Amino acid sequence: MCPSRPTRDPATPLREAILQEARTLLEGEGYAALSTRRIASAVGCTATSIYLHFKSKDSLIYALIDEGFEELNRRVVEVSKGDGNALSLLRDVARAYVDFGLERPEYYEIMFMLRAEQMERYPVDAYRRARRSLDVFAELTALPAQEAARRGAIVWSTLHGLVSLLIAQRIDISLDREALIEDSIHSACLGAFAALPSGANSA
Amino acid sequence: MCPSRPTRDPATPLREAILQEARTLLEGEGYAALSTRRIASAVGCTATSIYLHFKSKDSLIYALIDEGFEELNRRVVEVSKGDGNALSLLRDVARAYVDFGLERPEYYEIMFMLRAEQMERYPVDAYRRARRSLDVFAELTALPAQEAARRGAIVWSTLHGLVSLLIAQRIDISLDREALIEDSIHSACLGAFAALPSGANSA
DNA sequence: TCTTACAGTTTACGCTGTCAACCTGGAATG
DNA sequence: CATTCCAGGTTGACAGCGTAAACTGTAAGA
Repeated sequence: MCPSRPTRDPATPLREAILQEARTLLEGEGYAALSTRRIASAVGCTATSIYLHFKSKDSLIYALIDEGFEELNRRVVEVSKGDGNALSLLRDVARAYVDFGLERPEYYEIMFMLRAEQMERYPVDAYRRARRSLDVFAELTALPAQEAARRGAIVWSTLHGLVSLLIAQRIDISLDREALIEDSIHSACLGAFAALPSGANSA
Repeated sequence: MCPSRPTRDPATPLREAILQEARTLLEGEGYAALSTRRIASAVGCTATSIYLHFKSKDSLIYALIDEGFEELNRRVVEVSKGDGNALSLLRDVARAYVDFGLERPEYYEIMFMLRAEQMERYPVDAYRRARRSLDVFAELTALPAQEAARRGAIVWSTLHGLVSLLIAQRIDISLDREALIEDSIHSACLGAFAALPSGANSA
């Protein structure tokens, strides 16, 4: 009548149940709480059952990363379709990027803040598709490919620095957070359009 | 004559030997390789002996973090004493910061890229002292305290974004690395001195 | 009915940080 | 000299981790 193990809903297939529980655990308790055994016990299966549906724990994480990139891409691409000049569009896109990071810090963490050795098994094509949002930064500069790529990288790294330090709570809390974000975005856009040293080389 | 366990040099006290081995392991194989048992076996003691000299594994890491900040502070402060106007000084300091990160990526990682929950036990006063280099960014703007703090944070986060993405190897390798660094530093300095939106508020 | 394949479980291995209990050599004290 | 004490180590254990191998029950097909 009352089995000791929590039984799972047999209606949803196990793979989806595992993903769902991983999402909940990630958002509720962060990446550090994501262990195969915790997911399994919450789902109502054993830890090794996860390996019937995912090659490894990492590939389960990658599924979550993909979901994160999907949302980020959706947000960024949507904003990039708005009207306005390139500068104001870039500013809006930058804001969308920062907002995503601050609203979904756990996703941002696994997408951008995990160590390289854990990422190197991430499939190359998936990674390229995933970084779609970052290409938008480059495209909005409307520069020749190589120059645009560098400008895009500058914008991205500027925003990433801000977001990652805010998420890690390393920024002095006495600072006006909103003003800092506004100024950082503005500074990032300057980095996209202002004259920069290496610009002379690639003219 | 030949004990099975590798014996350690009794001349150097155990605490120093542990720290030395931790340094070697960190620089040689990265943070992920730093386990108490690996350190212990390399030193020639048991894993639990580490706890006679360090409260926890974290506090051993903190000792390494302190060493890292000491070197970073030394580099930054030295450069900041050079001559030149504020802009060129800031550029040199920024370069020193980036160079430290790229030359000592393993140290940079434990100093700035570890998750918050592992850092929260880091003593507050030590943290304040450790961030000395970051204050230099603010001071070089020669602005009123609050405005300077925000500008300093912008410079820092811009450089941190660049360094952390380069270390994590997330920047497209086809980009001209040196040009990217130069442009990022230039952009960071723009963020320190250019007119920014929130500047109107604090005038 | 027998076979096969799927979808789980059980068990186990080697790794992690850390705690409690034990031991041991040498110095201080009676 | 004998005894006690203690700093500085060791041993053994615990709970947790990712994951590989072997096993089990069940359902479909021949």
